[in-house]
Amino acid sequence: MNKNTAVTIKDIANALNLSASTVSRALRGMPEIHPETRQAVLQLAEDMDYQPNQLAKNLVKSRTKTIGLILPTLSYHFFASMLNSIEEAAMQAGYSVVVCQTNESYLREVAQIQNLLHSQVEGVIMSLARDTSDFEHIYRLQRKNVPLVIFDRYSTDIDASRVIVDNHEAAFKATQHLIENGCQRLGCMAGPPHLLISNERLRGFKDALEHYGLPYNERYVFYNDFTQENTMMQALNMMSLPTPPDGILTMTDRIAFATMYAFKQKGIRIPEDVAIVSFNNDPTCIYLSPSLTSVNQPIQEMGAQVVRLLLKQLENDQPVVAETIVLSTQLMIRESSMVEGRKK
Amino acid sequence: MNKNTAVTIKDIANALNLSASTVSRALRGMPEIHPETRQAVLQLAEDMDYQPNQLAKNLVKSRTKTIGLILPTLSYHFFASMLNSIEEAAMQAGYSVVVCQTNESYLREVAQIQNLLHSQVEGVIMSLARDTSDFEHIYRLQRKNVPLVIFDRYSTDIDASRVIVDNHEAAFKATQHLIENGCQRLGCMAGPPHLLISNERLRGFKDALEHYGLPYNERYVFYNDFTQENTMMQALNMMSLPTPPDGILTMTDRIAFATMYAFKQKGIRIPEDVAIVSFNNDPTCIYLSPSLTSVNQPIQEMGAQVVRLLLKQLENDQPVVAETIVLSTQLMIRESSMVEGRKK
DNA sequence: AACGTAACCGCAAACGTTTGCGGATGATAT
DNA sequence: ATATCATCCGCAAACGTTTGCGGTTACGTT
Repeated sequence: MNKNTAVTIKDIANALNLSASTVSRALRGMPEIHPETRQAVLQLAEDMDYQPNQLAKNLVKSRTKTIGLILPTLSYHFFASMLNSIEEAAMQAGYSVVVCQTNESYLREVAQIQNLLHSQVEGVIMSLARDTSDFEHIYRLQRKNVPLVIFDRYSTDIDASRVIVDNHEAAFKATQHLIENGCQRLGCMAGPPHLLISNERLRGFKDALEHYGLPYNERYVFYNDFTQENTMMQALNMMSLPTPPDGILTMTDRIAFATMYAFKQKGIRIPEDVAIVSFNNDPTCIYLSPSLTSVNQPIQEMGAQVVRLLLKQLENDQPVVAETIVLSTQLMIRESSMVEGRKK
Repeated sequence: MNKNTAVTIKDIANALNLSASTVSRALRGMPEIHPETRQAVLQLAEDMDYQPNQLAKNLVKSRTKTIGLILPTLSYHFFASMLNSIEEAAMQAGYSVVVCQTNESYLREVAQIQNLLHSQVEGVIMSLARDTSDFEHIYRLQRKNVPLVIFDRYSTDIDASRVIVDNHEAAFKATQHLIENGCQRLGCMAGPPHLLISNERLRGFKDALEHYGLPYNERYVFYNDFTQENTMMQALNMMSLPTPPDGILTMTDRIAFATMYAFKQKGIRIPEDVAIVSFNNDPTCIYLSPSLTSVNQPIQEMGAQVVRLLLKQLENDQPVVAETIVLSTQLMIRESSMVEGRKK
């Protein structure tokens, strides 16, 4: 029931006694059109409020000018914000983006990819779901030659362009910060064990311990599934160990929030009893009591790079080799890790 | 550089010595095709991994099966979550959604609408930007007969389907809750003065005061622009009044977060010195200290209704009259409003 | 044997653009 | 006057579908 009578190129052509092709060329400002007639065409197009039919245009050029974005969820600030910056960058390049959420489910991820293919996106940008450890659906995508770039949650099993953050370094520095503030027994609330990004951070954690001659103990690392209940339980379990940690690195602010919540209920004080540093720098970090120190990722920059890499693939005819951009992070130090009088 | 050699309906037709039309009909399971040949077509389509070209399909049916969603921002949990539920409902109906953010700017709102029209969405769902008080761009949308539904931030100047929440009632109850917990001097942190939804809530606030015989004083209501700095300043100004309020209703969790933050820095205790109740029930409400009581909106339900209303317009040929759905809310009572021993 | 009627399928137009090629026109050079 | 050449524009095909209409079969009826 949309505009039953939209004005087309032919309408303009008829009104001016021109051919459709001339009008088309005039509208696009091609050189082989007399300035006068071009002017007439543009004028009339304006008057008739001509809107080019994208559908037709798309068909002949077989381009849709849309890209697909697959995210684990939008209720994490990080991803919502990435959508923000990606959408901004895409718009500037004349693309629109359709978003899908996997809700961390592998099945939904393959379904969403299917949907995107079906709606003929020119390329896809994604961050892996918590539950995906098989990549056949992604290989299929690549076999169809649709340009792909992955950010944040990536996998080395996927040969695609990616923009990530130096997770090892970030975790190393975060852990270093805890140690230099006097923490001796460090614990880690990690993500699911098959999530590469979590393992990278864990490795940074481990290396920092080693570097400072502190013991690394598997019992002090918990792998959770990003749910609140699960993390609260694990957090309490961690503090019930014979010698509970006095500092914890959490993989994500959401995890930190939940553990802080659990600790508060049990009367465990932060940072006095245990310091916390986390990842993502959610804007609400500053609103908590204590405020949460967290590593900040350059979201704007990441979004810009992501679409840059995608565009590079989209607008080059020859296949372009996968490229990985590693950005650096910044530790935002706040109350949750400021341990007075505990420096060693 | 996408699949340079995608398999088309004609390929199947040639391979089977059929005509394109037959293949087309077979694929769509139309009755006038012999089961045998249909089977053959389906089989071959499967084997050749035939993917219908949406572009062509769209062109002839002049439908894009996509809807546009215009949001003020995605960094508010409420909107991110609405996107979530809208996208879910749309997907189930076979539509994909392209999102745009206005970043609260009127100019961006008109630009985004332009973009959406340009990319041929079949309908649009939106929530008004903070800064829009002129609706010409929306009227233009309607003149083009593109189905529209507005949620949350609406305006009575726009004759479109909408799904909203009973803001008056919600604010009334929230204020009632403050009063019944012993607050006597109530303040309100409102939104921009031209935002209808904020005024509705303000009216509920006022009516509750009146109902309980408490004085309403303009000096106790501040209209802010949703920015952190602005609200922090206003919040402190409010507490600097000769007789500062002992209870505050804030229009949104973000405003509450910022005022709580400001109060914390100034040593103003919540809820002892001043109680707070807010809107939106952001998931981080429970993580704050004190946890924040807030009115919850049925986001899932809102999303479902929004797309239901849009679909109704999309799939009916006759224009359908605007409809407004009013859902009810739920006050989630938490620490920020639990004033012990102050009951009157 | 002739006819009517389903059942099945193909032709061609249509959707609104873009684009290669060639045609007409007029000016310029010979 | 003719040949040459730009300049400007139209023809028609193409993109991959869908769909109204008409054509061919094959079968059962009389």
